[in-house]
Amino acid sequence: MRRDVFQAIADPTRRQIIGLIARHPLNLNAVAGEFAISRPAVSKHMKILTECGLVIIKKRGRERYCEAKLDQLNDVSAWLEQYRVFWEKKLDALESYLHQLQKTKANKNDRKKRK
Amino acid sequence: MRRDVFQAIADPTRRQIIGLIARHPLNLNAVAGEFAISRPAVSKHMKILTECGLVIIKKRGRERYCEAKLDQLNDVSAWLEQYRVFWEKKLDALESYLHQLQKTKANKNDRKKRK
DNA sequence: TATATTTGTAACCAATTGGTTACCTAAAAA
DNA sequence: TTTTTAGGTAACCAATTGGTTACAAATATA
Repeated sequence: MRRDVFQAIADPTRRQIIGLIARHPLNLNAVAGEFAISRPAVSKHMKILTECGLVIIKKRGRERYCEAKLDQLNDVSAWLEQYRVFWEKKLDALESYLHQLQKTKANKNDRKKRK
Repeated sequence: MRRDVFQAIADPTRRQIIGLIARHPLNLNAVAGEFAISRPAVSKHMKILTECGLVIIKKRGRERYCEAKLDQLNDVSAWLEQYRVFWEKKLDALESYLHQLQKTKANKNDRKKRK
């Protein structure tokens, strides 16, 4: 099943798993130990993460090390970027308003001084 | 219900809806006209989008204009940013490898010339 | 005023999701 | 060799999701 990375990161547990293994790979039990849910539940989440390519599993003896491979997050980033202007426009407007306010204040002070 | 923006953008139809109204607000029928699904289905998607604050509805007469308000996408962006180094590391490595290759080539050429 | 248009929403349905317990296999340790 | 330990997976379950049709309400138009 070709999984969707948007759907993969929709679940908060899966985002936590990513956070957990991003820096250092962990074996499945170690990951499961960090959550209140059962090991098979974590195993299912991990399967979804591997199916969309965000995690790769490396076998070492009887252990499976889960390693984050976050390249796919670039898809999400690219989707977001096309909208950044829309959500930052408002901040820009606020910024220029504050800037304007600053100038007005400066003018007032100038006039005071000139008086 | 306090909706999660990650979950809101997990659905491809909702991402399309966002794309559709990001530049210009549209009334609900106009949005529904762009999809093969029924109007109530679109209405449900729109409800999820408004519940997480990505869309606001403005009533004008009997019409409801759906307007994108994408500030919440910043949450997703912020979550992504903390991992950017991990997924760009590999590209950097590739880049420096290519750069190295380029230099090696140059050396070879130099040696050829010097011969 | 009568009719058409825009929308909300209830009731329903099938598929998916996120979880469980139970059981199996393979590898490591005693 | 026997016993732990790590992990996969099947079978099941309740809640959620994404869709439908049918109907009601409010506003515009003829």
